[in-house]
Amino acid sequence: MTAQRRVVAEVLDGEHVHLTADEVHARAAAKLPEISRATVYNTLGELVSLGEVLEVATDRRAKRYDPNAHRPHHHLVCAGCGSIRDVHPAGNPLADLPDSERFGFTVSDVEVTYRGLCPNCAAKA
Amino acid sequence: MTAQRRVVAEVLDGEHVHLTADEVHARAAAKLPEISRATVYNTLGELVSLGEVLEVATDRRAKRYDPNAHRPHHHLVCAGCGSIRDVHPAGNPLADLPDSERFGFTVSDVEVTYRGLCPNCAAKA
DNA sequence: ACTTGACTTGGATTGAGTCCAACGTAGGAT
DNA sequence: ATCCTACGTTGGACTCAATCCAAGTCAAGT
Ligand SMILES: [Mn+2]
Ligand SMILES: [Mn+2]
Ligand SMILES: [Zn+2]
Ligand SMILES: [Zn+2]
Repeated sequence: MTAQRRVVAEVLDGEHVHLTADEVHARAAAKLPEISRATVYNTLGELVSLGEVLEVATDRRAKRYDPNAHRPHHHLVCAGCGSIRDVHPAGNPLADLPDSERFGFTVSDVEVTYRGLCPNCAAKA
Repeated sequence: MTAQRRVVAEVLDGEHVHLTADEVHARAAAKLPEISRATVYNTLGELVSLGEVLEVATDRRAKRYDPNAHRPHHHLVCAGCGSIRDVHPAGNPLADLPDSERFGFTVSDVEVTYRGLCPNCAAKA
């Protein structure tokens, strides 16, 4: 556990945010100015493979890192500004996929992404 | 309607494939060797905004272009090799998102991505 | 003190996609 | 028939996120 890893973990701690690697780097650098982008990427990658943080890739923009790995949830994404909210829809989409639609795959996970415009972007449009 | 647009449309015609822009370019260039990547991107972009073709972005790799825009469907993606199958799950995930989970967003679309291993990759693992 | 190994760094590199100025060409105007 | 114009195409430069890598730093163990 180095100082660099600690500040990255601190940045992601607590609130349900969905930060890009650059945003994590900016916030980490506020506490530890000499931290490099490479280290932020390395540390985020480790947290992801430990299952502590989820990667959310909603489009061709930067991936977002989600510390809310404990409770399963899905995402509502604004097509305008890219902002993300956690959502907990009813229903179980895994159960909605019949065997006849699985083609012999071992289906382990399902990801549901709602898209639309946030109030802010809807007002501008 | 130019020769370039026609070959791009032909490449996407018919089968339920999910080709990357580069794959479309390669197949188009087999029929019209001087076609440029820029024109393939331009034409794909036009087909997408006409609603004739869907963009599918399952990860940080290249977007895939899906000519099966007529019947709504979702995707089953192999985590091993990246191959994609069309699936038609039961249920309506849009209806599963209550107003209290919409945060004032104008929700227009939902995308469901099942992940797992195809029979081939499961055998290897 | 010396060695070892793990971690960090900044810069180079990659990959997908976009941008843009120059070019070619088909159709219409004169 | 010639000229003009608008549109489509081209290739290369460029962007942006992410990864790679060789060199540097540091702490622990001997
Ligand atoms: Mn989340
Ligand atoms: Mn499809
Ligand atoms: Zn927005
Ligand atoms: Zn596979």
